[in-house]
Amino acid sequence: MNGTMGGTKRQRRGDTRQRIQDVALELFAEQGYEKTSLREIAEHLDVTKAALYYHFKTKEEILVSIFEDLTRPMDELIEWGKAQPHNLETKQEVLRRYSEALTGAAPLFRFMQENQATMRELSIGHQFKDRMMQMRDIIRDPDASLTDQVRCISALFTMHAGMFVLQDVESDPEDKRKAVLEVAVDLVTQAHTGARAS
Amino acid sequence: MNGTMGGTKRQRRGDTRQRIQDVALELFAEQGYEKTSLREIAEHLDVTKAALYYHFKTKEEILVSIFEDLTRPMDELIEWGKAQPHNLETKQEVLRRYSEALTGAAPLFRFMQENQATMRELSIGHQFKDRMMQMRDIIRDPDASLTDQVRCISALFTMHAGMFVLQDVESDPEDKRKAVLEVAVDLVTQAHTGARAS
Amino acid sequence: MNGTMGGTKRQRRGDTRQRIQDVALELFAEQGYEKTSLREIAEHLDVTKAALYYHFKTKEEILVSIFEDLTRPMDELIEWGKAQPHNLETKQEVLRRYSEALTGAAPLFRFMQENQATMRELSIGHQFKDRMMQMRDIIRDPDASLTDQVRCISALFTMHAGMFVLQDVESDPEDKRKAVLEVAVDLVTQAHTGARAS
Amino acid sequence: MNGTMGGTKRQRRGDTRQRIQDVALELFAEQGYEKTSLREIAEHLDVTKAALYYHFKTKEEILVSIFEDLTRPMDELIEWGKAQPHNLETKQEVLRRYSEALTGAAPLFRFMQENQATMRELSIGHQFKDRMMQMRDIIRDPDASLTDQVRCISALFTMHAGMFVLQDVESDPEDKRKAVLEVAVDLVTQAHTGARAS
DNA sequence: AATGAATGAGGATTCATTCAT
DNA sequence: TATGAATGAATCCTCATTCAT
Repeated sequence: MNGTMGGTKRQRRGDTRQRIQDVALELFAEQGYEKTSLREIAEHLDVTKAALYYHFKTKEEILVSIFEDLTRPMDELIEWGKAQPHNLETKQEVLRRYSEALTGAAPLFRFMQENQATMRELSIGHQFKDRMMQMRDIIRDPDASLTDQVRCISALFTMHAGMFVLQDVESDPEDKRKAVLEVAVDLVTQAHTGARAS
Repeated sequence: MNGTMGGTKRQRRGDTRQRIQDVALELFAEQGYEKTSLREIAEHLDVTKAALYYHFKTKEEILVSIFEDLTRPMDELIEWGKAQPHNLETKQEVLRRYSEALTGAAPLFRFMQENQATMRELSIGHQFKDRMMQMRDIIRDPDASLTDQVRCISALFTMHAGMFVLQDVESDPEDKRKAVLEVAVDLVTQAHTGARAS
Repeated sequence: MNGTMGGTKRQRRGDTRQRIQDVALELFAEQGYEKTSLREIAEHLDVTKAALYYHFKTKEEILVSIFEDLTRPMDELIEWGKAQPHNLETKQEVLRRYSEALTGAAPLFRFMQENQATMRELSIGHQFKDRMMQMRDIIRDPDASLTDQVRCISALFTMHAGMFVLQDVESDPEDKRKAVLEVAVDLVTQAHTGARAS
Repeated sequence: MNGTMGGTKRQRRGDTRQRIQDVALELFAEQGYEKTSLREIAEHLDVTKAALYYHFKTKEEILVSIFEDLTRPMDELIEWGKAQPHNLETKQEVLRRYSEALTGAAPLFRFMQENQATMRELSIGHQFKDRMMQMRDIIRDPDASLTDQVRCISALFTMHAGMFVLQDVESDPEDKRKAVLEVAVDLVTQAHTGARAS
């Protein structure tokens, strides 16, 4: 019943590892990590479950590998942000760059957004939380008013959530991204010039 | 594991249903819906799994019942909001009331925030999405600029996320709530007086 | 939700036991003994499972009680048949009476016909098999040819199966019964006058 | 219970699927479908329940696969019978061939005979009923008297039941088979030359 | 005459994982 | 570079039965 595979295979070669990551991320984002079984992933790829274990040691490792590949731009951004002076321009530029980084890794961020409970229990959960904290510390001023700190954090959240929440508003995706970015920049700007706000 | 039950039983009666809901929500919020097994819930309550099935037909029904009990205030708020004129004062008042409603159902909202992927596949997922859409339509103006619409949606998200994200910022919870509310009200106010912003 | 029972109850009295038997037989015949749960029976009667246990000690006892009530005519027939001379007339008369007895207990026989595997494991299985053997010994002649013995047994089986197998043949039930009886009587008659048949 | 596996393992290879079918049919026929658990089947084979699921998607699929494998001769017989002229010789020959087909699949037919209630609720129930109807339509004449139609159906039933009912009559199985066949052929012959019977 | 609450045993099914080939 | 076959542990859920009230 298998063994002949009448022709629909072919054209792949050493790209299986990559294909596993692609399909896995797609399914993880769509259904959640726990609800997505290795059987399902394997079936989508037309290979056996055991084949997945040739490429990855565990289910979690699949997710970790995706995470590592896709969050590198974010790491570099943080690195860069820390090296800059902590002024408003830097913060604005960080948000701008972050907006682009998010666009490139949208499905992964959608996954993380929607599977926070799962993330918390996985090793990458901590990694990610750390990164978020570092981002926050670049953006916010720990001596500012509570309100202004909320503004900064809200800016980050707005960007994360922004991509998915405007789903049913019909507009050009690029326009949406810009609108989201504008609101985030505004929030940070207000926080910076703030104080008198309260 | 049984046989000893160190004395803390007794004195309950018709409260089992309620106790199931309490423990379930706690665990669902902590570990996620899928990762929380009925065995675990039962053990926390010192009853058998089968006892859960006396009170609820399925695992999902436990969640649904919690949801129905805890989101009633939100329903009433939406009802009220729709009946008011669509002006800035109304919107601000809705946010104020919403902030209080959220405080009362914090664990449930934390659960929903962190288990969106799961929610999407559950019957209440749709219910909740509907409610959020209605909230959004009370808050935003569909003819406003994209940016201002983002502001409104961001206001809602800020309130949802706000309570959990300030976790490691040491402050009085009530102060945090007020800070979050203030930022949300600001966003909506800017969106309302906005236009020139774009 | 219960406790008020808005009026659809009433008009029963001490007949619950009987009603349990009726509903149980109906469901047993329709779905089989194993697939019919006490919950289902209770729901059909609008009582609790526990109520069934007031009237019967076990699930099996419900079936046994039905069986005992409905097979009394058959017992009496066997008693009578044994006391008669073992000639053709007796056999024919036994079949005639048996046909009527079957009509009165049709659902039970349908149940037994379709749940033989279950019956075998239940206490009444043996009882029933005994009775069938006695019937067989009234009808057949142990010294007759194998073929003639098959004729007699076939006569009995024809009567058992007859009622249900003609389901999709459209005819008056009483006509069917007579046709079935006629074939059975023929078979026994042939067996009796037989020998030369082979 | 594991750990020793007294030596009788090994030497199997691709035959597990077949062995599952064999054991399953044996147990289904002996105890009924519902009363036979997958645990039981697995234990008889000295494998885990999960192993069964490698070979079959569900419990029902095990039964279906047995059914499909064992009823093929019957299908072919129906095919053949339909293509022949509808005369007495054909009918007799069909019965003769049917008798042999039944012998080859005796345990399955015993199972079906004794688990009709279960069969009705399973997908194969319909399939089988269809086949029986086709057999009936080859054997009987729809314009004959009701009595003669009963004779034909009785012929089929006699063959089905025949094998199991003569259990306690001590004789060579092949002799029994012939006796049963003879009675069935007789019934059909009478039905054919019948008319004057009514 | 019946209920509400619970239990213990067991059901089918799914999962991540392993390993010899 | 993969597969075929299997496992062990866990899942949700259902059942017959019990008992205090």
